[in-house]
Amino acid sequence: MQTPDQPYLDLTLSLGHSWIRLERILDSNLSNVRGISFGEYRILRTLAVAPGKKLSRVDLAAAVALSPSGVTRALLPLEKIKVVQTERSERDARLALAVLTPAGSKMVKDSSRVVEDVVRSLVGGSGTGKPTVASLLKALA
Amino acid sequence: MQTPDQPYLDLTLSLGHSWIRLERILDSNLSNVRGISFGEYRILRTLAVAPGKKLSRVDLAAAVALSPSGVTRALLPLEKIKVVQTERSERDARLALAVLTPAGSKMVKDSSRVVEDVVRSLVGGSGTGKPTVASLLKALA
DNA sequence: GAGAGATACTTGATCGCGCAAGCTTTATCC
DNA sequence: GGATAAAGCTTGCGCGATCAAGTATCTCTC
Repeated sequence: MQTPDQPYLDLTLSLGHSWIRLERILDSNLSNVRGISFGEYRILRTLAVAPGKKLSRVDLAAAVALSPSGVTRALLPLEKIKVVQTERSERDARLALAVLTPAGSKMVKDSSRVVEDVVRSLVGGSGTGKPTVASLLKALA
Repeated sequence: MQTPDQPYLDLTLSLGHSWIRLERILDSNLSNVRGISFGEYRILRTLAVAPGKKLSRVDLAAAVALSPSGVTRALLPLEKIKVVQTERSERDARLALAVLTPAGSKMVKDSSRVVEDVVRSLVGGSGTGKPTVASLLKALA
């Protein structure tokens, strides 16, 4: 009776707690080492794996689970740092394509190493097992 | 060579993506049905399971992975809705205890049901298996 | 028991982000 | 082909959350 038996609730709460902590850790590491936030990294990484390394605002928004206006604003500082560049489409004048620059590609490559290293060290340097969500969450509990 | 073999990176990105989506879903459901955000629910729920249903600002902040100032500001609207109440400690005049009111306890109980139901339906109503993080994440992929 | 440092909290400035509204361009339908 | 709807993007407004700084209280040391 004292435990209300709501398994999905418990799962959700611990998942959220773990994620919030992980995001903070990644954010501070990334911004110290590379000068971008984790959210910005997610955007750049999404562009990096897109065909032609370019994506429209709405497609980018959907891919990173952000609103279109959020993407518009997030791209501004990234353009200022020259890792992203906006290019208008000739087929459709409404589209504003965000294109990853060569500097942006390098940024993604370097930042990916940072994220990988941080998370691996969090889980525990030892190769105790294959990387799974469960092991990651356990390390963050 | 095309896949750089960064297992923790992939894990982290998909985890983040899933969580962001889940949080949005819970947020809108909770605010429609109960009038509070998921972040506010997390605060109330933390108080609900605390001894005496009361916690200091800093303890609360640590428990929900928020900054102390974030907690201070988050409590204002909750006090206005009378689900939380601030009580000064007699032992230590610095402490401002956040106390869950009876109305707050009911709020937690009702909101917990909402979260449980939403997540369960996301995973798939059928009792296909026991609730695990993996199944939850798969449903959100 | 007095002063230095730690701790709890709040406030000010700022940022990121969502929603709603508005503008431009494209698609659809008669 | 012209009107109406839809899609893409940006901007105004507001909220939530952070950090830094400030105040009040407590603790520890001598």
